[in-house]
Amino acid sequence: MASPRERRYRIRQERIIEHARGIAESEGWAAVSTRRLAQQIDHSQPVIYQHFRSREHLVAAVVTQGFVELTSLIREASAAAGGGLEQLCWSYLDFGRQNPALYEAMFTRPTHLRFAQEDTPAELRESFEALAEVIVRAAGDRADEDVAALTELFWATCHGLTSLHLAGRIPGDHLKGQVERICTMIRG
Amino acid sequence: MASPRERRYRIRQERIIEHARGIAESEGWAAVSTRRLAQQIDHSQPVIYQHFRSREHLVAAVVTQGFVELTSLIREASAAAGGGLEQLCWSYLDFGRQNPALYEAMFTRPTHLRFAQEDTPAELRESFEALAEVIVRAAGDRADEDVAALTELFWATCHGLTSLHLAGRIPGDHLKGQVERICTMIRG
DNA sequence: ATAGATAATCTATCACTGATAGATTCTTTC
DNA sequence: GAAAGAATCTATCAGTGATAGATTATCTAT
Repeated sequence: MASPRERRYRIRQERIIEHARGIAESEGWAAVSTRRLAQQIDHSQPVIYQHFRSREHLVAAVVTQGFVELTSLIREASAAAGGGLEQLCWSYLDFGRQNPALYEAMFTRPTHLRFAQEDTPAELRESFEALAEVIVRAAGDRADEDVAALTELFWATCHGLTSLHLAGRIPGDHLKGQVERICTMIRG
Repeated sequence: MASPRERRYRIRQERIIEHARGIAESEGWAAVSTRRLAQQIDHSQPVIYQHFRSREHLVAAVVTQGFVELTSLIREASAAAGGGLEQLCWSYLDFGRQNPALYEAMFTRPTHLRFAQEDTPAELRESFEALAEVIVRAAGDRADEDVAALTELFWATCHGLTSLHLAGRIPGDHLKGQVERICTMIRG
């Protein structure tokens, strides 16, 4: 169905996204420039704008990919033996540790992507929904209102630890006890 | 003691910091440029570098000021009638809401400032210590190890809520119940 | 197969950024 | 008031995101 032209276009787009992510992880987002990306894919700089309306849209594409990965990670942790909150918590922390730049783009860098709204992309929604499912299972039967609030709280707490840890604001020395406390809090 | 020259130098430095903070709050950190700051204080652009080694050092100066304010805010919340965890939690959330750009610089933007280390500036340390004092009071007698872990956890949780809220990742609809849960978790 | 239309790509440029070198002016000190 | 020193300016550099317009490649229809 896809013409050769379209196929090449998509392949190139994937390459751009991959390189952007790679450069960000190894040298930080400031090092991700259109000229450098163009050089990596052997094209001139304006070609980047055939794929992304702006640099921010390019970053958003990386972010979307990140949420897809995070969703499947949540589902895996949920389906695994045990499948408890603790396991999910550790998976989340590991995700941040293994992809600090990606995580930074997903959660702390300014972006035009809006969350928890009508026009929120499906990929972002699904992460939240996957998380909510685990919360429901762990915290028993509750009103939808409570599930949303608990999911937010769980997410915020995991994010707070990850964010401060990645930014060098807190050491990781006390994570074990902290994770236990978080999970106890959520289970009620 | 201070010569007129030094006095003018310090006044100008304060003005630069104020303008940087003001621009950041109204238009975001990307709008804070050396040229624009120079224009605001009626000098040429390189003068900024008489005060700050780099743009990042300028941002760090704003951040330091932010931590001074956060510390006194924690002390006030701690000394106020009641002086409980809930009050502190709300004060923290308000601080973020009222100074989103400042908060962003303090906690989520990349910086050379290191925390929880030997060379950590006193202003940053004091915020943590002020927080730890409140935790000790609220959570009763504990080992120092536990106090540090609990303080980190409390901070991370408040930060997680603030951060995701400011970035538009979660709505603020469920804050009341979430704050209560956090405080219950800390008190143990 | 080839001419015409269309799409993709390139070169060149714009306005802007942080940062620095060197000439110039202002301040201070003797 | 003259010499020494510090502070400030102009001018510039290399790099950024983004765009306009010329050029080339690709596809379509005869």
